[in-house]
Amino acid sequence: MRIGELSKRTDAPVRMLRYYEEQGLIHSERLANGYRDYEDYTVDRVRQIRGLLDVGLPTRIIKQILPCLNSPRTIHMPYVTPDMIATLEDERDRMAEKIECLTKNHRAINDYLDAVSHEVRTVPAAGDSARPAGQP
Amino acid sequence: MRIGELSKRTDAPVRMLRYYEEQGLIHSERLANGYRDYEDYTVDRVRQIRGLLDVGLPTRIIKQILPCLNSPRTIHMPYVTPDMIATLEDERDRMAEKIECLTKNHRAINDYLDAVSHEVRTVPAAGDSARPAGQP
DNA sequence: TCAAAGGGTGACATCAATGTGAAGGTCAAA
DNA sequence: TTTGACCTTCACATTGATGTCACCCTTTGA
Repeated sequence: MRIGELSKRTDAPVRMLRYYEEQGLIHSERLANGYRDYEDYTVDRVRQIRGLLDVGLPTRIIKQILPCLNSPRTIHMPYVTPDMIATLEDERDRMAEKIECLTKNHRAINDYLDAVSHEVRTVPAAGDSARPAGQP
Repeated sequence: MRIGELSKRTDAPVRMLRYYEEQGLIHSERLANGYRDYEDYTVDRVRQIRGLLDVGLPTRIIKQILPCLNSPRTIHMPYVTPDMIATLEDERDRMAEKIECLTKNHRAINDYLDAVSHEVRTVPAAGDSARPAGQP
C-alpha cells in the first residue's frame, strides 16, 4: 500500500510515517515511480510504534526493541549480542517502573472520580454552589 | 528546604525544579533573601511529577491531575467542575491504554529475553557463531 | 575581607517529535 | 490535455523538556 493509505489506516500523519522510516522504524519498497510501497503488516507496526512513543519511549529505544517483538524469533536469535540483551533488560525494567507509576496514578484518579461522583450525588442541593468556574 | 536540597533529594536538576514551579506544578515560599523555600511534601510531589513525565504525560495534564491526587480531597471536592471531571476521565482512560500497551510490550520483551537465555544455554557450541556485532 | 558555595533571573541552545510549506513529478478522470 | 489528488524531497518552524551560560546577590567560613 502507498503512504496515504497507511496514514489513513494508522491515523498517523504522512509526515510521521516518513519520519519513522528515516529513523529506521519501518521499511518500504519503492514503486517504479518512486512512491513508497508498504507491506500490510506495517499497519500493525506503526500502531505499535505510536503506542510506544505515546508511552514515553524514544525512537532510539523503539528501534532496538521492535525487531525482538515482531519478527519470527528464530531469525533474530543468532544476532543478539550481550549488549542488546543488557539494553533490553534495562528497558524492560524501566517499563515495569512505568507500569507501576501509571497504575498507581490511574487508581488514584479513579478513586478520586469515584469520590467526586459520590459527592455529586450527596451534596448537590447543599449550600455554597456559587463557584461555577475554577477561579478562587 | 532550599532548592539545592530538594534537588538532591529528588534527583531532579535545579533547573527543572524552577521549571516545574513556572509551570505551576509545585509551589515555594520565599525566604527573606529571595531564596525559594519548599515544604517537605514537595519531595514526594516532585518524584510523582517526574514519574508522570517519564510516562509520557505533559506538564499541562499533570498540572490538572496532581491536585486531585495529593491533597486532602475534601478541600478540592467543591471546586470540581464537570469540565475537570471530563478531563480526568479522559486522562484516566488514556492511562489505561498506556498501561495496556506497556504491559503487552513488557511481556513481549520478557518472553523474548527468556527465549534468548534459553538459546544461549542450548545452542552456544553450535555452528555459525561468527557474527559478533549487529551488522548483517 | 575575600573566596566559594548556593541562589536568583534571563536568555540562548538542543533534541525529539511534529507541523508546514515550497517546488516539482505521476496518474487518473473529465 | 488539463485538473486534482497523491506522491517526492528539502527546509524551516514549533513545542516541551532540558542543558548551559552570563551576571548578580547572599551566606558562610578561612
